[in-house]
Amino acid sequence: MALRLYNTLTNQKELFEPIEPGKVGIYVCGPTVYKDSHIGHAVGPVIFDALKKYLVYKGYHVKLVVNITDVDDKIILESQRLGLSMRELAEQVSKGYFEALDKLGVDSIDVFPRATEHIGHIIELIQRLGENGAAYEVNGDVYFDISRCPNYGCLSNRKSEDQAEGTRQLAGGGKRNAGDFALWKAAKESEVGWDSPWGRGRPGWHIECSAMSMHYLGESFDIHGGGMDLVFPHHENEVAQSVTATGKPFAKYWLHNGLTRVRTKAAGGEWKNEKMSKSLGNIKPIRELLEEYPPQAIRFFLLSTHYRRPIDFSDDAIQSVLKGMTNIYRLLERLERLSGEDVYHSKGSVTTMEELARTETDKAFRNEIHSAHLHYLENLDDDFNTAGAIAVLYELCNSINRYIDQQRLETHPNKDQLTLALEGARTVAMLGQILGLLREPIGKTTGGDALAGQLMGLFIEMRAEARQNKNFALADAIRHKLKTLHIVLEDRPDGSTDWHKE
RNA sequence: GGCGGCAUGGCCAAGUGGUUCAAGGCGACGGAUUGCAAAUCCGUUAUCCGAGGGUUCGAAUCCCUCUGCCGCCUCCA
Repeated sequence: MALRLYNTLTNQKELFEPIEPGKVGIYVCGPTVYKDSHIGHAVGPVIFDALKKYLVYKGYHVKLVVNITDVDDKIILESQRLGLSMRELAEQVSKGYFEALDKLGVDSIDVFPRATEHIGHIIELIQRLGENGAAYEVNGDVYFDISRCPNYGCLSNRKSEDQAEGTRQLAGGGKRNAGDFALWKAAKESEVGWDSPWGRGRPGWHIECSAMSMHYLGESFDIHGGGMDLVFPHHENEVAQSVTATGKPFAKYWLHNGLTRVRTKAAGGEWKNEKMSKSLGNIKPIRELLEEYPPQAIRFFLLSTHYRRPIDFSDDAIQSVLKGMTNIYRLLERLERLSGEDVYHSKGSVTTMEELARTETDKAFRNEIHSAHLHYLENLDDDFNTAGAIAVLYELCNSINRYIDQQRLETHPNKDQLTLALEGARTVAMLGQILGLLREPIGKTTGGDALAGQLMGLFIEMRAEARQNKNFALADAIRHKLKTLHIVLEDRPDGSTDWHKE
């Protein structure tokens, strides 16, 4: 099976072939850290973290780099407003960003380079551009001359001359072309700055990504990712300056994820969906979101839509995904309960299944697991269709539940069949884990609260007694009252009772 | 004005020419199971894929027109 990815550069799905066989370098544009991160900032990292995990599963050695842009006009302005230094603000915002990623299970990023740690590399790169005649200085500012890059516009498919109308003409500046962009900006007295051949200043917006990606991944690397809003001008400019500086291709595959949208009320009173954006002021800090929902559910939610499509964020949408995800966990719990074995940390064994499946029914079941496994990977190979893959997971869960019910394994346990079902559940967990899902049980009980467990044991015992005495009024009263505390009881065929929080 | 994307059942969401093409999830309804529930299973819930044309033996899937929404062209994941 071969992975195909949609490349923004060519506007089509292409067979993925790394520049160097077996090794993959991925660079993803991270946030400019001047305000709290919102869920949109987590989309890219979650998707590319999942993609890396999949590539690793396929046997590649992958290096994933996500940058932090920590020097920029907006950070300077915001820090002045807050009475902080630029560095202090950047650190503070970055910290929140990292905490969010950590909760979302984004743990495969190898480096988080910061622009301010690579000023030397940035200056070198600008100098190379100057040597190539593509950079020019005007009063301490240095601009990139897009007329020196014949392919300018190749990524975003636009021609600079078509852009004139409707575009704000930037005042002054002495730029040769309207589309020229700053590589280096002269610093004002009060602003942070670094010494450079052009005087004290700071990097322009795009140059840091070229400098850092090349530094960590080489002048040509495999995958460059980011939000769709970055295609122009950010990524277009990255391509232009990188190719012009090195004379080599820059990123081979450009992957762009859809933007997160949110329903907002327009001035006229009608609702509309628009992108979640710091500048539009319609953001919900990711910190708050992660307090409202299990982080695992947010990750599941983000991967339940194809990465190139926009995601409309709403409580209803997360709730329904949370419900669905919980049902998968229920199946995994069911098998741990029935088999007494761990399903999360043990890979499914094909040979075990081959040996155990003897009857036609068992063989058919085994085949369902195998084909689901294949189907799942096929989906991921097709432009990383995580939504399609997750659908396969649900189907597999249904197969396993059906098998357990039809073979009456709850009441008539058969060791081999139980093992077969267990291997199915392990397959579910293993497949989910390829995307960083289903890594460990989620709060079935109240977690480590021993007292709660003991109290629940008492309630269940009292209720069992009542039921034995046919005192159903009391038994039901106990259950109903627990329900008001969002505790649900489930009676098992063997007379035992489980409980979980809703 | 230019460039690009999207429009699938009550909601979310796969599918981009042809027995698995109308997946999957949530919700709803009916049934099995249960003392009753919960969970689980079974069944029903889009003759149709924004509208209208066209190409084709055949289209949600290709082409054209139209409508609506969104993104970018200025900072933005």
